[in-house]
Amino acid sequence: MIDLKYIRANPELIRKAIKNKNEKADLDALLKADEERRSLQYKFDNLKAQQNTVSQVIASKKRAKESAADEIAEMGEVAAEIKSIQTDLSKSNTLVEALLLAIPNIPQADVPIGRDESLNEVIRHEGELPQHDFPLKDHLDIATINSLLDLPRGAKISGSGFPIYTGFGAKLERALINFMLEYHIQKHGYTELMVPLAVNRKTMTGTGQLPKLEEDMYHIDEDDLFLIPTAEVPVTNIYADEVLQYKDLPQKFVAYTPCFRREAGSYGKDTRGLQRLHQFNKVEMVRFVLPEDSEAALCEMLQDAEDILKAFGLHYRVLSLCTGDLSFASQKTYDLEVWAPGSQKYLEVSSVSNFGEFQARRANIRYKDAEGKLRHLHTLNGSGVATPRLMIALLETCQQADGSLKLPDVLRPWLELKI
RNA sequence: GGAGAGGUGACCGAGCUGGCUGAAGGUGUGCGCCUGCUAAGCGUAUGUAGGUGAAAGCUUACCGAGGGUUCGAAUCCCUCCCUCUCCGCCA
Repeated sequence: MIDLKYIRANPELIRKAIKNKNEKADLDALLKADEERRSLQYKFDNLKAQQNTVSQVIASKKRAKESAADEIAEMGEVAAEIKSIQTDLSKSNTLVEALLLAIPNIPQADVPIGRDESLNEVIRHEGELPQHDFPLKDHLDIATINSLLDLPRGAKISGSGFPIYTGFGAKLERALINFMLEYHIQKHGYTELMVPLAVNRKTMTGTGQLPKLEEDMYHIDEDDLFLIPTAEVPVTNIYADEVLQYKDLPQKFVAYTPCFRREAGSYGKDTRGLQRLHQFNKVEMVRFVLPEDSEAALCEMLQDAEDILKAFGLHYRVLSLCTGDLSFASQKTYDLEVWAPGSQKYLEVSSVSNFGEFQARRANIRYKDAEGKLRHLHTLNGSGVATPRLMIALLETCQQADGSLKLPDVLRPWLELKI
């Protein structure tokens, strides 16, 4: 969340950010509620101060075995007034909190302004465009020829969007996950975490999925738990309500998890094969850094994600998301889109974002700086990368005329493990 | 799921027959002093958040969370959460 003092001091800046991000947070309501809250707080403080003072008097009289009946009678009225103001105050606090949680992060100055993804800025292309001298199949045809997937049965047991990987398909999926994990661990210095896949409401609020995206998530009513839409949520929240030492920063974590998304509102869009799923696998990187280091960390993490695509020899492009396509919590995001030659389109496989102190404020993650002052650290995360579209690009890029596959050599050790 | 025990400041740990406790004592840490080394000793300081103020300061809240009783609650009552031990059930 944004510092309320900052919002008070820079309302127009916030208003612009909300507009550029196509959010519908009610800034005016927030400012008004904040003012009301402060005025109630002022009244409350004064009455409390009076009560505290007189309580001292009552206490000392009682100790001296004197009567304090007058004071107690007088305080009866004050107590009633305090109680009533306290009710209003706590309502007011709840309201301010709710409105504040709906204010999105402010895009960084170098983020292109635009209303939707069509205005994202293509920064560069990387990797060779694959050359094939035969008609290309798309990933679903290739998967069928090689018996890699069983989507109908996945749909039968769960619903569409819940894939079954079969035989070599399952092994390949597992190989991709393990390769990426080890790559980030060994070459990029991340520490691996295995984390809960169901998290509570507070955790979902900490990273910014709640309150906005409740409809997009699977919810377990019985325990009020949500299935994670990304490992970002549990990993970033590991330090919620904690204070780290500045010497302990930066910290870099990588986690593989399945991700669950209801994809409400996107039915019928890009649904063929593995393009859009309710459950998919992803290797996610998360960093906790000093505020002054977050911009450099963002570039580094982008490289970390790109290294995976390069290792597979895939063609891809790097986008800087425009304000309208930026997520609620992000202040700057790069997307990686990999080329799927059979489908003839670029597919998003990674999103690398700097959240500044936005998430750290929500989740209350702080660090003690060299002077011993408490400050909010900065958080970042990036997919490194999501498997389904990576699989699409690999299958379509590595296909041969007969539909068989010639996969990158780097995957060999992972596919030929012997026991 | 059942029965007990417990959740206090960076940490350990008192208080829990309501008022003098933002919280003893200890450890740790900062600063100063003392001591010809290491160690020890002495003094002093050391929470977070909100409001107000140029600042010093003043003030409010916070002893797991939320309610309640009371003029007044870390202390009494209720609900919930979490941890530990034992039992049950089950990967």
